[in-house]
Amino acid sequence: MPPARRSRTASPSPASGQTDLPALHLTRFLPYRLSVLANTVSHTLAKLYEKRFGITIPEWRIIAVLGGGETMSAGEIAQRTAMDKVQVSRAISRMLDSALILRESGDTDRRKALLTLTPKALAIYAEIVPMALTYEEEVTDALSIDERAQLDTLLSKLQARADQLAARPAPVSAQAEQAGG
Amino acid sequence: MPPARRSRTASPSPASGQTDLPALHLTRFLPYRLSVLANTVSHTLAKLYEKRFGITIPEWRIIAVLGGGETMSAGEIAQRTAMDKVQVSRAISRMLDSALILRESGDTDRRKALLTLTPKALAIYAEIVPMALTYEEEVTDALSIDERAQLDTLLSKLQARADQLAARPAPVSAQAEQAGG
DNA sequence: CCATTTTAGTTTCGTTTGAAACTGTTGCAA
DNA sequence: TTGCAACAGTTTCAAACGAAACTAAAATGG
Repeated sequence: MPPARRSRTASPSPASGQTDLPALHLTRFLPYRLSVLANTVSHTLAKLYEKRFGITIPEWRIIAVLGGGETMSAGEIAQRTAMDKVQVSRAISRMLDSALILRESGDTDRRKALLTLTPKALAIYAEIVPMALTYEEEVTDALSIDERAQLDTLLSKLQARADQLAARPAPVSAQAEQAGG
Repeated sequence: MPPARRSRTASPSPASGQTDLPALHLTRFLPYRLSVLANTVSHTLAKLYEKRFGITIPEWRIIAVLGGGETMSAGEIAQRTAMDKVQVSRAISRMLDSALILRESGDTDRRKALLTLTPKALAIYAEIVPMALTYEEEVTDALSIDERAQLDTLLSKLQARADQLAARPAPVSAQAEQAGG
């Protein structure tokens, strides 16, 4: 039997008499750390947006991509915001109710609705963008200039890899893995 | 009027005749990037856990912290997993149903329930930890050794700062900010 | 052309979530 | 003691979510 791969934190075998497994400390586990950090950040921002403008994160994202005054379809918004079409559809419906968005049916293709921000939403955009950037700067103030560049690189590489792995169809079972070498 | 702070991507003023605002490109906005990355990773893992063991991420986290065979209260689990007590309570209730956890009322303090994994859950732990670590390695394989160390540092610093900012009580209004300088 | 498939977006249904209210228990203080 | 605040955990309720089914319009192709 090949020696078990033993990633970091070689904690001695636990109190109970189990075989020694590779230990997993949640606080050092990348998916956990990413999740907690992203949650902390998103939650803080969400409260800010909600308190000041009464909008949610999905709504903010839509405002962000339409903020230049551009017009686009729901599908295009979904792509640009990395939200799925259901989420976008619902956010748009809320925004129609609160008069943040204008929808007109496309002329050439009547399936696609052309979406534009109303002046009210553009006003929110003008106010929210500095707020968002300020928050971002406050967070990244924890880093040196070099570190910010590193962060950019790392996030890009990780996202690319994560996308790759997510696209992988059958997440090879442990058995198959073992058998296959 | 003082020159507007112009963070990166000096996109020329938009087609419409608006005053030039600092532009915000979602794909370069840290909170957005973190959120998308964490989602991609979590979602991939969640599918893995669900498919193979029928457990959710909250359940996995509880298994992770109790996996050494330790016993602790729900509150302690909440702290260690960064979940709130409601989430923990619900996960535990599911795990009781599926016989993954054992609950006995504390002797000295009958409010605190002592929670321990059942052998069934320990078996899952033994199988899931290598899977989780493998996935983590597959993701971090996108990085050099140096970069992995950087990532560790960056995540720690960002989390610390994000926690600080989240704790800040009144998120200074734009007006106040402006007035104050 | 008409029938079929694909695309855009919405709706539905069951589940999950988060905040706040609630239950039961302990600690503290008059 | 008893009365009250703090604590541990659960429940409730309304909003949010994801997957799958659905509607409508456009593209395909016999």
